[in-house]
Amino acid sequence: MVTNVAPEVTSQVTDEALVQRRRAQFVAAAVELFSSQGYYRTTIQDIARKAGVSSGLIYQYVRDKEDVLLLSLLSVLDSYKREIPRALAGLTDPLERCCAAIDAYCRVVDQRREATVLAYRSTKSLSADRRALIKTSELESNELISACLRDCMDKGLFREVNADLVTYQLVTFAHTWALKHWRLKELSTLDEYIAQGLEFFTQALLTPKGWRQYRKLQESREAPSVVGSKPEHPAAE
Amino acid sequence: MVTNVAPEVTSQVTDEALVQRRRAQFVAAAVELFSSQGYYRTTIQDIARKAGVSSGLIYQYVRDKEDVLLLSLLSVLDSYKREIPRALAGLTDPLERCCAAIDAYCRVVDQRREATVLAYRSTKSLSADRRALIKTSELESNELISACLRDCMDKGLFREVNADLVTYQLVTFAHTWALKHWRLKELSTLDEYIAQGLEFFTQALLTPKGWRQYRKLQESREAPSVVGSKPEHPAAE
Amino acid sequence: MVTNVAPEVTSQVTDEALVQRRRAQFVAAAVELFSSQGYYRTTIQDIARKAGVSSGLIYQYVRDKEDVLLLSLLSVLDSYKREIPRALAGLTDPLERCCAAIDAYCRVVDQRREATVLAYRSTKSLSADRRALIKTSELESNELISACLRDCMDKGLFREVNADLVTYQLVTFAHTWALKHWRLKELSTLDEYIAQGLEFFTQALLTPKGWRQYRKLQESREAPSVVGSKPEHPAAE
Amino acid sequence: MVTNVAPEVTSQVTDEALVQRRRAQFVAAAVELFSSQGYYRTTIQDIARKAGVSSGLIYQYVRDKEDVLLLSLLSVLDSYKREIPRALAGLTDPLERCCAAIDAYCRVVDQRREATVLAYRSTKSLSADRRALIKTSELESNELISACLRDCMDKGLFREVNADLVTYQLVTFAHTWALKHWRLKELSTLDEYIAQGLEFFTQALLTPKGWRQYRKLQESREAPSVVGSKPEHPAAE
DNA sequence: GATGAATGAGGCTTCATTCAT
DNA sequence: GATGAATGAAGCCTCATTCAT
Repeated sequence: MVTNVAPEVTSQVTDEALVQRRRAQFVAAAVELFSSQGYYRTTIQDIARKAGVSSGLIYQYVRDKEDVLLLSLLSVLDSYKREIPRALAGLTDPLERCCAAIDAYCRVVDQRREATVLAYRSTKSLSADRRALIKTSELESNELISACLRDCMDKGLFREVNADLVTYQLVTFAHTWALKHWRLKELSTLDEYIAQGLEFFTQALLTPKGWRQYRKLQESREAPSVVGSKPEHPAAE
Repeated sequence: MVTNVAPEVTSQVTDEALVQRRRAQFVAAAVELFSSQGYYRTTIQDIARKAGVSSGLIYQYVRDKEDVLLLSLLSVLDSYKREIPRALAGLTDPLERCCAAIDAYCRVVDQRREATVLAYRSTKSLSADRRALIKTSELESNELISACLRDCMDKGLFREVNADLVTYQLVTFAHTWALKHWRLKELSTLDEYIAQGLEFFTQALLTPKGWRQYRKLQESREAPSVVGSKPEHPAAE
Repeated sequence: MVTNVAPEVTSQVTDEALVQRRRAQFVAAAVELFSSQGYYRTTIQDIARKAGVSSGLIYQYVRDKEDVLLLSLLSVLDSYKREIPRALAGLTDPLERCCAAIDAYCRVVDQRREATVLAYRSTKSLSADRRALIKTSELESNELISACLRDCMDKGLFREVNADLVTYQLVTFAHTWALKHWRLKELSTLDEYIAQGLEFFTQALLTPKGWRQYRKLQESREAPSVVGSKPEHPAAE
Repeated sequence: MVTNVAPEVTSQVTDEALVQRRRAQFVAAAVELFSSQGYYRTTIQDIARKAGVSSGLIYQYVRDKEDVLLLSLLSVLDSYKREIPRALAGLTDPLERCCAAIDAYCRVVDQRREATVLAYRSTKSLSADRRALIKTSELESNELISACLRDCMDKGLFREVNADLVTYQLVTFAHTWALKHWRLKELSTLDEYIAQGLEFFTQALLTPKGWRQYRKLQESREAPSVVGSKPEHPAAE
């Protein structure tokens, strides 16, 4: 789990590789603790203990506790930015890419459920300038989604909608799996949640041309996990 | 602004009316401060000062600081539960009620944007038993939405979908206006946001029968603000 | 021991009389500890313990540890400003007043020897703005001395010299009793030190007219403690 | 700038020349930092950085941080002991030597103003045994002054006074230029300060015989900078 | 000899909570 | 019922010192 280099967070230690390693170590411990206990209930000592180092050492690599939070949040956002492209690798069909992106987003969120909640809880605990870094990173990963959307619109598969707004709807859909997991897990499995969501979004966005393409995709796959199961109501006729 | 009585929060003061008044006073101050500075950065002294009372007094009405948070969060959720029925009052058409509910939800969230964010930030700061109260309250206000959804499905206006899951999508859509306001406000106005959302959801949910009813509603109103503007792509054929 | 009110040091507590009392209490403990162990080696806990209060209480009356130092130093300078006028009360003869002022200064320094050293050690530990308060206070007490000097010059008893420079020589002479006490106490008693100093300064400053007046003063007193013993070398002529 | 060898401060390094060089290097950095920020605010890391070495290296040449302070203070006192004899070199007239010593002292102090203040601030931060070394060194440099004084007394140029006490007055006079420089620099230049002081001290100490010698000295020099300008009131008679 | 990463004790400061008035 | 001064536990952060390389 590589922590992204935040050039804004300066370290006393010069060895760049060591900085990377140590920060990843601290962030791993911090994300876990912040996620389960919250930022304010987690002490630097807790993090140090869990990371197996002394508390003083952390301060060789960050300026203050808030820096640890910043790095932690960036690492979460980073995992989004890393996983989505991975899921799209090799896929060329716009519609398939779009569905795969959403599917991937939901699955990363599921894997880092607690961390996703952390981002919602704690971003406002950052100072304005650090929060700005988070916002930038968020916009970057949103861009991965909205690019897929735009591609589908350009190809006439999706209606012309405000891609940025819809992106937020998609992103929020993924996040909600984490944010409301306490309830959603009683209502469906992750696969069902994704399937239901994809169906919902396609229903809302596909053009007639899009629908044709969509049905073709469904047929051509035996393991329709990415695109989701066949919609219960195959068409709005 | 009346704070809901949380019977679980006990007070040393016996005069019930006074308890109500005092708590409302504290909670008003607390919500404002928690919203702007966060729960942990806000001190009991801050709240007392803003409420114009002594810090000791607060402890006559709550057990501890977390109780103040609980009351604050409940008061936010309460405003949802109060506003939605108000918006539905007098409306009988299922589709109209559904749209009105969503519209109302978005508008309460807009009015209490910071407080909505607070709920996401701070619910996990509560102990499990207190958090349960929040969850119950959340489910209750969700029920207001899902009832509308079910009604539309029962009447054949909406496809048969998992109402609870879709409810979360609708609720989250409203919350997102607050959670991502820093970005959304650059992309659209509140009215546009609602209109776009309603269009999106109707697109995803309406049956052919529902579409006919929907168009009728649109025509019958000069100020179609609640139901939103006509969809750009009037039909999914 | 009344602490001077430093309006720059603000307190959380509103009761002015209480603020006075508490600060005096803390400052008394602090001066003693700072004097013996130094500012940095003294902890707030030390001061609280010696003052018989909790450490938190101190922070209701000062902003930070440096504030305690500021109040402590001001209290020392204040004792100078209080004692010199007291020693001059009732005296009218310019020469007598001048000698009495020096004598008094030396005796306050002797009584608060450690505190005087503290002022030299720790003034630079203050931030620039707080140090400015100390400088102002120092100039005020210097003024008490230089006024006496000027009076003597105006009356033709002292040569025309730069009163401010000579004042520093006098003031430093007094302070030196504290600063170099480790050595001076082996060389002379306080009385001898004062006598020797007065002789030295008069020798350096008296005009012939001043000399006549000086001798008259000597004769007219049986207990020549203030003006010091007769100079060993009664005249330079 | 050679640091005096303090045999009490032991080093892990055996090469004596290297020890000398390294210590001088550390002390140069330390004096500067201690002077500007104070002893406690200066870290070993600061010193190492300024000296261009690693922090660990310092501990090969001193036992602890206090040792660095000791060496620093000794180096300051040393510069006094080095400069005064240099100023006296070649001078034989007792009065001239005395004035030259004072003049030199004031000028060293002026050159190392911050360091002089440091000595006053930080000597008490040393442990008793280390402080004793400082006191010894101080007495040694005082001896350079008092020897001049005694010589003048022996030759009948100065009145018979307690040479040690007067020495402290002279030494303090020089130090005051540093200690109160914030104010004195507004009142006079260094040259004026010295001139005024010399005039003051001669006025206080010269015998009639001394006066004759003093005037002769004044006349015999075109650049009377050392002895100072002619006194305004050339005689007390 | 030199480096600098690592340790961990210690101090300032905050703040929830209590309680005498 | 209300006040607000007082308590003291707890946490962030610093920095002298060590030690493996």
